Amino acid sequence: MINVTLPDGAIRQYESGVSALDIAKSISEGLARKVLAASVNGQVWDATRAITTDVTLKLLTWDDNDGKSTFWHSSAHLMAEAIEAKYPGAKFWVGPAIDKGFYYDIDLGDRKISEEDLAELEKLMNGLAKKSNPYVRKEIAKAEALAYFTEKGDEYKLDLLSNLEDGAITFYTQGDFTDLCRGPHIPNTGFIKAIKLTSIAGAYWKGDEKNKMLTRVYGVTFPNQKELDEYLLMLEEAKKRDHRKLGKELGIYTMDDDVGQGLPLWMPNGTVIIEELEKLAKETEEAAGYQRVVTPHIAKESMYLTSGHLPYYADSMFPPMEMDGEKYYLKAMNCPHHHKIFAAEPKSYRDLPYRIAEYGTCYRYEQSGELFGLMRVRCLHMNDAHIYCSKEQFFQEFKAVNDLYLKYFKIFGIDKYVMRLSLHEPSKLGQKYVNEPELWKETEEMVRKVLIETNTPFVEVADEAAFYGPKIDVQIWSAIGREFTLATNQVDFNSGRKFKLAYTTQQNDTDTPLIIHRAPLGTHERFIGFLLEHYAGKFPVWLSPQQVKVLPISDKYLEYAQQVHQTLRSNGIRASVDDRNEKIGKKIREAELSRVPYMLVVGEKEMTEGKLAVRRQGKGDIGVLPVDEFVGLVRQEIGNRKDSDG
RNA sequence: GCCGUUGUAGCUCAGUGGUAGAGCACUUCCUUGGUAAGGAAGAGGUCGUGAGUUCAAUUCUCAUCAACGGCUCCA
Repeated sequence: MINVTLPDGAIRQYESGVSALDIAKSISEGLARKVLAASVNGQVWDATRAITTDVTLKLLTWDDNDGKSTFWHSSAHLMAEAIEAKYPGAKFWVGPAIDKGFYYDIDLGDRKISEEDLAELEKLMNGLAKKSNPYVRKEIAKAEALAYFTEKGDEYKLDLLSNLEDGAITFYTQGDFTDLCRGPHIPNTGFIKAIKLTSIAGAYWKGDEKNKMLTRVYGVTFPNQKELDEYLLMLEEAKKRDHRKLGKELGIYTMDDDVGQGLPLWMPNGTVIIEELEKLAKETEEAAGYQRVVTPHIAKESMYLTSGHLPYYADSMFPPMEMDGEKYYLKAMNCPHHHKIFAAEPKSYRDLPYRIAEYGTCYRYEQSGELFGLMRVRCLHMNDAHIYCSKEQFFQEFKAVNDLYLKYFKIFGIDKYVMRLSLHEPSKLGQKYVNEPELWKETEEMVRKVLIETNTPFVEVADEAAFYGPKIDVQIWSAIGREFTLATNQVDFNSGRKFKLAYTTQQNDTDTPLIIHRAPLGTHERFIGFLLEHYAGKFPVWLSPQQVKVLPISDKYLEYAQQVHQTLRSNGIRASVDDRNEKIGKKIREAELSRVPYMLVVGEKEMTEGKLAVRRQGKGDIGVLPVDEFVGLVRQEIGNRKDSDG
């Protein structure tokens, strides 16, 4: 007999060789029908695998993340079975579960899968699923596994096998499909009730662009149709929040073939938002001791050789233009220009920290395939600043920047994000990273200390630092699930020396300042793209391009409407009058759709009483107010940068 | 940059080897209407661009540009 400890602490005794599924059955049949896998001593196992020692056991269902990913991984095998049936001789690379669903990378030879084929594959999969074929695990000797895939001529699985130890190799078979796989899997295919193959894409073998491109098929499955329907509905809803759609509908920005890829044109409504954000940044930075600077858009090659950008990042810069025998580059970042400002006048320790900020446009030659609405562009306004400080001041300064992020996030109600401490990869010193192992260690430790001492939750990621030092990136997600870095806070121990930046210490020595690169609002482009999705186009009043719309019931009240409009404008409120010859219902509908926060309906009653019938976007009629009172209310809401109507 | 899909009116989309259609938006007129679409008429496109096949191309083929879904990349 063995002892099985369950999550509630209860210890039950079973015969050795019992499976998690048997245990579930002993608890309840209903539970047994839901069990997808089991966590055995913290490891995810097949629910059907024999347990022969004392263990701690947790039964995993659809409600557990590990249960879901097992389900999706098994779904990938089911899809592979269907693909092998339809495309005999297809070779399979890997088919993992992902965040939402699964994919499988396949070499189809000369054949192609088209969108129409997906429906047919879904049908095949549904048929195979109904058979409720068990996923059978088999431990297999390496020699035998090698023989199996050599026979099959599958170089991909042979490649996987070459990295595996004998004794740690398992095959899984369901129906006619056998795959090299460490598992685990769900008990049988019958659990998979709803299937949607979502897309086809190319994917480099092993993620290396020098390798052959395989066909990747993405899909998602569910234990019932209802959840699939809900998922599809959610995708539809997400699409409505897509900043590219909203940006067009709300007149925020546009793109034009004649201007070029990744070069957004900011329309009047978008420009209002830019200016409000800059106002916020200026106020905040002024209060935090920053000074503003302005620098040119181009600079000579020599400066980028000094900065090290050319050897490390030439690929991301627009090619140079030649003038009088000199090469000039469009700036991809502001830092070198700012370093020159630091260097322009001698500095002493009394001048530090020296903080300079600029909202300048930068130009980056992003790969064409990577451009994405406002989120990834080739012309960007960075909310950039550089702080030059001593090592002693670093902690305080870096922390102040961190606090600045949090202050902004609060203003915008941003709560879903991840802070990533991005570290260097020692094996790439001298290639991707400046070759200063000691300084890397030291500065990484300094940054980590700030995060730990301020109790900021963060994750560490290797091999994602800037070439000149470690950084903190703030990660966010777009409405359709793509991941982006919103804000960034970087340490630079390299540029100070490269540019021979120096200050006189209190002891009358010379020292090199540490530099902090920071962009808490990231870029206008990405930040506004993010805000569009975050607010679903319903900006808080202070950011709204159009804050108030006056809607006269008919022409008879047009004059009064215009008076109100004047009053609003003279109070600094962005307002307009809908003076079209339309019914009030239509004016309201269109104002609602354009996301104007306040609508003022004015007719006979309002005109005689000098009042306004106020309507709030998304909320409807909120009552009648005297003009002055309404103006006061809106001015206050704008002044406070109130996040929403709350 | 790579793989795949798409490209028709300002927007959303239908359609065809014989030089194009809907709804919304737009313009004009009627209507002066109290909280999410009042009515009528009109105007608007050489079907992304270039070449080829054909008596004839928006439709078929190729190239090219762009967008989209991924991969790679991302200071």
